[in-house]
Amino acid sequence: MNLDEAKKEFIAAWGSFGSKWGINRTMAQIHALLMVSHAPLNADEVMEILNISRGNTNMNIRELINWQLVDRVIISGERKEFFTAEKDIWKVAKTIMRERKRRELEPLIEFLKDLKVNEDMNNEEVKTFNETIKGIKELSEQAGKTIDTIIKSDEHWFWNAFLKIMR
Amino acid sequence: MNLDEAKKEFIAAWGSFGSKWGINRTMAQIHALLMVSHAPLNADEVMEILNISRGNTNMNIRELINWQLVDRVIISGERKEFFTAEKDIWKVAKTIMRERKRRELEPLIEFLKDLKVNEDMNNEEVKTFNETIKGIKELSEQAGKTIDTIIKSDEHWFWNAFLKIMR
DNA sequence: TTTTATTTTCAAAAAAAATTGAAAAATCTA
DNA sequence: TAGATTTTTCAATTTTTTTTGAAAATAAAA
Repeated sequence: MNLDEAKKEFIAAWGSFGSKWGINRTMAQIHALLMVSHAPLNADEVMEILNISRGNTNMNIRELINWQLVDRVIISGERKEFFTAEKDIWKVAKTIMRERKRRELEPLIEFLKDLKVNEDMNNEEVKTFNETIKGIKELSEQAGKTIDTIIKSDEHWFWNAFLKIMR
Repeated sequence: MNLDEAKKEFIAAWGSFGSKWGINRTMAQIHALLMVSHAPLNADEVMEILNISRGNTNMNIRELINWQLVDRVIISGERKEFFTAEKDIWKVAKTIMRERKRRELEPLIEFLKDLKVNEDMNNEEVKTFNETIKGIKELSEQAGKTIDTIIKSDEHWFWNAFLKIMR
């Protein structure tokens, strides 16, 4: 397989994988393209390579910047803005975990904190409900803490320690 | 807050949370409804409570059964089929991890195994590309192993061990 | 300042995903 | 077996999400 074919396949696969996890296919594809691009690309190049419109390109790149998965790069002498993505997949994974935690897990936990039935506390059904919600809240909190720990950790240290307890 | 209000809010929140993770909102809502239902429900009850059509109900319940998140229950004397969902959220989480691994992570790993540039192996760009892909493959494999370990583990044992290494 | 290049916005269009509902198939009962 | 009930299927419709592209805004150059 040559480089261009491989890049193309990877971009398609990353787009498809991302969309199964609630990430807009085009956004995932732009991310993939920048991950496998040697040099920073500008919006025109992204448009051209992925065959998408200027508006679409602009919106999705901005969203990737919000997610801290893509950075703007200033290239001296160039008028246009250029973009790059982190290539170290471990850093990428940590960023995604951090952002999903902040955007989705934390709001869920806040919501669950306020979700309690105070009437009929002796009723069996009410008890079960409150326990189910509590369980979800606690698991979510635990997941959040785990993510924090992973984010702080060094890759090799983390996996080595993890494997050690798992033996 | 009373039980019915709380259930309603939980169902809506679970639906919204699920849809951010690529799970059909209705499927997540049916799952939520069954998680907080004291007794098993039949399709008519689910339709009625969530205000959805028979076809939609049927398809999404079947999908939840595929995901092993919902079980068919036979109630003697009843002609209709009834459905329940596991209420232990830890078991639910493990099931979701196992299924997503099988459906999404494993196919990705298989794909990445075949994705290698064999031409121009000395070219710097080719080297970087192969390394990026290798990194993603290895991280995915590691994630898969971690999921396997979590699935096999007992909840408390797992978190205790985890916390220990994280001190 | 005016002109030119570039980026951003967003209403409208297109595409994708979810939902309906009625007919067909399957299952149960007598 | 025939009739009644329940479940499943799927073409058509609706809803949601994504994408487009041209106009507006912004930024740089002349």
